[in-house]
Amino acid sequence: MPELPEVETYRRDLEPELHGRMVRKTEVFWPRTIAVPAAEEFQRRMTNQLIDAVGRRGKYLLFSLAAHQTLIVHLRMTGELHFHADSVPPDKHTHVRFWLDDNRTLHYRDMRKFGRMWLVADPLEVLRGLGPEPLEEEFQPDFLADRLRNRTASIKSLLLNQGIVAGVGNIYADEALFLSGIDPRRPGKSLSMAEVDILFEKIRCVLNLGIEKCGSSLQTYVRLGGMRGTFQDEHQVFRKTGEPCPRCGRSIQRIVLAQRSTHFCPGCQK
DNA sequence: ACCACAACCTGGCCGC
DNA sequence: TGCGGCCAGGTTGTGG
Repeated sequence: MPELPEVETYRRDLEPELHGRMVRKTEVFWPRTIAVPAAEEFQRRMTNQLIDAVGRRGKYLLFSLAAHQTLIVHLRMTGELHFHADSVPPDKHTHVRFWLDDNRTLHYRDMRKFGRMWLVADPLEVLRGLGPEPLEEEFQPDFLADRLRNRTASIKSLLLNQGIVAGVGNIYADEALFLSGIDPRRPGKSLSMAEVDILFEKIRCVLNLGIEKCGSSLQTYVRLGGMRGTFQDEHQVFRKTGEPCPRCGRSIQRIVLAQRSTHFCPGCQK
């Protein structure tokens, strides 16, 4: 579930809590959560580790540790992080528990168990292949146009491709395409430069607004401590099937593209 | 290189 | 109540 704005919200909430904290001990209850290294070695190496900073790249959270190690966490569909007192036991969906040096624990919960963690010396080992950060200077309209050139896949599926631009997921792809007035089924290569310029602008616009609203809390996403984001209140088309388009009044349609629900207005999006 | 699709998991909801 | 089917915000691996 969490896309760039949801992960950035976690980063902002976690950073002041974890900056300078020590991880005393780590327990893994569902070994497949740990992608690298093996769960046993992960537990061993995640002992007495000082956290320097909490960063983000695309939908990945990066915990910079002293001693040139980085703990990378991807929440995938249903991952959550929550602080608890030491005395609170892990529930059935808690797969990793970090014991901190302030009588608190950080629990990683994940109902669907898709989320993964890596402990690596070089983050590029995991992050290589990601496209540019959409809110940074490195992301430019010309770059986007270049990546869409010659692509026959739908623009919707290309926006979900993390190698083209990092951090856009199903919600923000649908919203950006609606605001751009572009039909999600269009082949990437069919977009004019003027349309790419608009799409570039709208991607940044919806992501910034999503961050401002602390993400979209529909069924499962909650922030640290169980707080909800509010960007779902700003959605124009996402999961609005059958409702009137806020711009032209025609009924919002739901189709499937790249195996994902796609919502759009057949009147406004050409 | 690119594209489509199954697989990974659990739970909620809907119709019968 | 129970069962089958569908749905869910993401990524990977496989085959064409």
